[in-house]
Amino acid sequence: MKKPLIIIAGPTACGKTDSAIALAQKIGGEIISADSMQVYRFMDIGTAKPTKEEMQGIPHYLIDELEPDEEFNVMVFQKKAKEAMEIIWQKGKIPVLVGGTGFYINALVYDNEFTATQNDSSYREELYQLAREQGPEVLYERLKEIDPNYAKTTHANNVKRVSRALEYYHLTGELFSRHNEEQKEKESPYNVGFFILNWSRELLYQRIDMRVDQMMQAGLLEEVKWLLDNGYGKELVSMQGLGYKEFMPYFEGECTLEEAVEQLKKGTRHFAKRQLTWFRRQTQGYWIDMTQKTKADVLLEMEQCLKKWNILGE
RNA sequence: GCCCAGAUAGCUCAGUCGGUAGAGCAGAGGACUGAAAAUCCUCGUGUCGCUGGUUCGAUUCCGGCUCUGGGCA
Repeated sequence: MKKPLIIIAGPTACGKTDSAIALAQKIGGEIISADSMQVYRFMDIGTAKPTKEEMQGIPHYLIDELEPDEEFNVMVFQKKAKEAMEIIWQKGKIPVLVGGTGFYINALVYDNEFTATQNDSSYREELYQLAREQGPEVLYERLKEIDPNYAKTTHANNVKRVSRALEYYHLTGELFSRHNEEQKEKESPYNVGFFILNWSRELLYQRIDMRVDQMMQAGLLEEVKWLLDNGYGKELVSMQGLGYKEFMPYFEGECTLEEAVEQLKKGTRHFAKRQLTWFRRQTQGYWIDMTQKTKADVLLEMEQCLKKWNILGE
């Protein structure tokens, strides 16, 4: 019998956090965050991290686990999330994975394998250097010779993806395209109940704009400044998150505060759009349109689905 | 009241030496399997302000009108 795993995904600002906590309370769940930014301490307002009060006593995993200058990636996420799932099952509870990072969610749900080799960034740096000096086509040409199939599906300008494919071959001697194909065929080892929350596009964008304004009122600017003052610079991956990177030009005197806030709203809208593309194409979840529903409606709908799918057990 | 400059895609503007037009941004769609809140790709028909005139043909030239800036009184 596969063990249960509930997922609540959706674009940013769609109400995942609230819904997940309510559901966890109702069915005896504990929450694992699938969010690439909420793992970082001190980054609270900009990541829309739930507060202690909002958590309602429900244990949350993968929140506040790392310093802003520590490395976080799919592999780290996957390892920590799997550990958290074990703990939750042992307590007789159900893990509720909630977040907007689709890539991470898939990695956990399908238990994808990532090469266990050492992360040797020197080769990657070498490739980047090459791309900078001679243009991205140089890397792409190299990829076409090594792994033409992967080259076909990736654009030459996407230096990150092209480099990763070359790095994969460099480290393992195997083709990245073949590895990806294998991973795509995997079935989930868990009994998965996958929800995707959404709103009409117009309303979603309104919610995003509103939330950014609320973040500003809650002191987002001070939070960013505090991070910078404490040595967390803009080169960190964490500081390239939405709500942080947009204020760098402001602090460097290159734009006004209003412009920075506008950039943040715009960037967040673009992000939500990308998330939706991912969920539409890369997952098969049960979509819940929140536009005309109350929180209670949504909770009830999720419960009914879980019963129907036989995920809650007896 | 007079003079000047504008009026072109949701916004900012370019352009057509007369043959019905194109960029950036916004918006939409897509990719992604060790950076993913990252990285990357694709998509532009709109009474060219209104109205007469010249012309085979006007958004483009000419006249009038309306509106918006700026200036002079």
